Amino acid sequence: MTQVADQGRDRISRRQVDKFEERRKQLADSALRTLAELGYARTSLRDIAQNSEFSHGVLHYYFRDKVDLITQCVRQYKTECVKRYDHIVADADTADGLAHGFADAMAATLRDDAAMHRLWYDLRNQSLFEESFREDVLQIDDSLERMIARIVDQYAELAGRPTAFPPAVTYALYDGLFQQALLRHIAGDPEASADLAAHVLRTLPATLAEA
Amino acid sequence: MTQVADQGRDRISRRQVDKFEERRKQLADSALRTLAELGYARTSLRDIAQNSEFSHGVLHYYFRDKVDLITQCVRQYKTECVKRYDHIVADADTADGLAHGFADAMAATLRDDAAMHRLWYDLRNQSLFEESFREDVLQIDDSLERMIARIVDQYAELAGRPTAFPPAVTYALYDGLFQQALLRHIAGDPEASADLAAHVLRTLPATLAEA
DNA sequence: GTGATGTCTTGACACTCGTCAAGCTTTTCC
DNA sequence: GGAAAAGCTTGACGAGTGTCAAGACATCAC
Repeated sequence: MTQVADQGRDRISRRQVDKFEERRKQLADSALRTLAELGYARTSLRDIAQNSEFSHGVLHYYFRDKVDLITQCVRQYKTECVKRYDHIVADADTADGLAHGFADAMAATLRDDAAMHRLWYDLRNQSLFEESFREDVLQIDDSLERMIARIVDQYAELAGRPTAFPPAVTYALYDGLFQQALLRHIAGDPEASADLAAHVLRTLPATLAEA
Repeated sequence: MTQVADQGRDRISRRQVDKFEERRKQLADSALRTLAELGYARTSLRDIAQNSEFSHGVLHYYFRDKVDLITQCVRQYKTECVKRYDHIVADADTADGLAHGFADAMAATLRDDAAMHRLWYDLRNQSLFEESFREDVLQIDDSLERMIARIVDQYAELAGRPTAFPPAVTYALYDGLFQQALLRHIAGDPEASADLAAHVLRTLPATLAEA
């Protein structure tokens, strides 16, 4: 028992630890899907268990408490989310191609992963009230900012002009645009994703300074 | 009884209706303060009542249910929030003066009203999960967008140049910047508000097109 | 004053929540 | 194959939730 506390003890077979970590991830995944559906305020541990193939008691076997579970979810969300855009940077060989790739990817993930994105904004907001998540949220936010910076930097290089703003400003712009589009999309506006792509295309040149 | 349902019936003295509305507002105000402190997910009706001078039962006398109360809160928040910036537009007579007034006001409200702002973002996010608040949230968001548009339009006029982006884009930028600053401010970053002001000053010229 | 009406408190209800202990089932190891 | 450990289920607990009915208190009209 109390496996959670003392994973670090010696002489646990590698196999066991892996299995333990694997199930943690699996359960956190069920939790993520449930949270994305219901939102933080309405999701209980029983809801999460019901969306998995286990009963509610098992959650306390793999997680110290609810905060531990949600924290694991937040961390897991990060790894899933951040890499998603990197192929855009890798594939593009013209500024215009990069711009369209970026705009299309934003629009696509808005349509396809709306539930996950609203969960991210929900959890980021919870961190304004609950200190426990804050550090992880700040880390994720930072990695998102760097992801945007990579794209804009690459765009600037392909365009042969320097960037005009610090990464934080550029990130704020695209985060704001995405959030606005998400609200409209979920409210049923069919133009939301197309407008988002258009806004991205239009603002990208403005993130560059004079040659 | 069930005063809530049939306010509309005839022959209620004007005085009574006023008193009823007044108390509703007073209770919604207590609710706002409590929500700003605890966040939507952690605020119960008993918490709200405890932050007022009444007992928890009275809430059900003045509001149909919890959603009714929160909706009233959201609406009340709007009137308190939107007017705040209008004097900036009225007072400014140079582009630079307007820019500094805007930047300083953003920084000031970030410091002074952080709790209320995080509540707004919290409730806006709830509307992504709970349809009941959505209409009111969209209305408030719209009026915030128009508020930003008034400032940028005035700035453009004083500078003698046209604006470069549609209002939605400009709003997304400043909303994004403010949210980022709020996260940093609440996380304890003492530079958050100063950086916000700097970012606002730096981006305002970029919202204008070539003369 | 006296009843009627509006306002508010109290206490209870049915329910859900996070947590956890006890025990059952499966896997692991010698 | 059998003991020990890991993995999982069940059912319960105390606390907290939204809701609401019953009644106390206050205010008003007459």
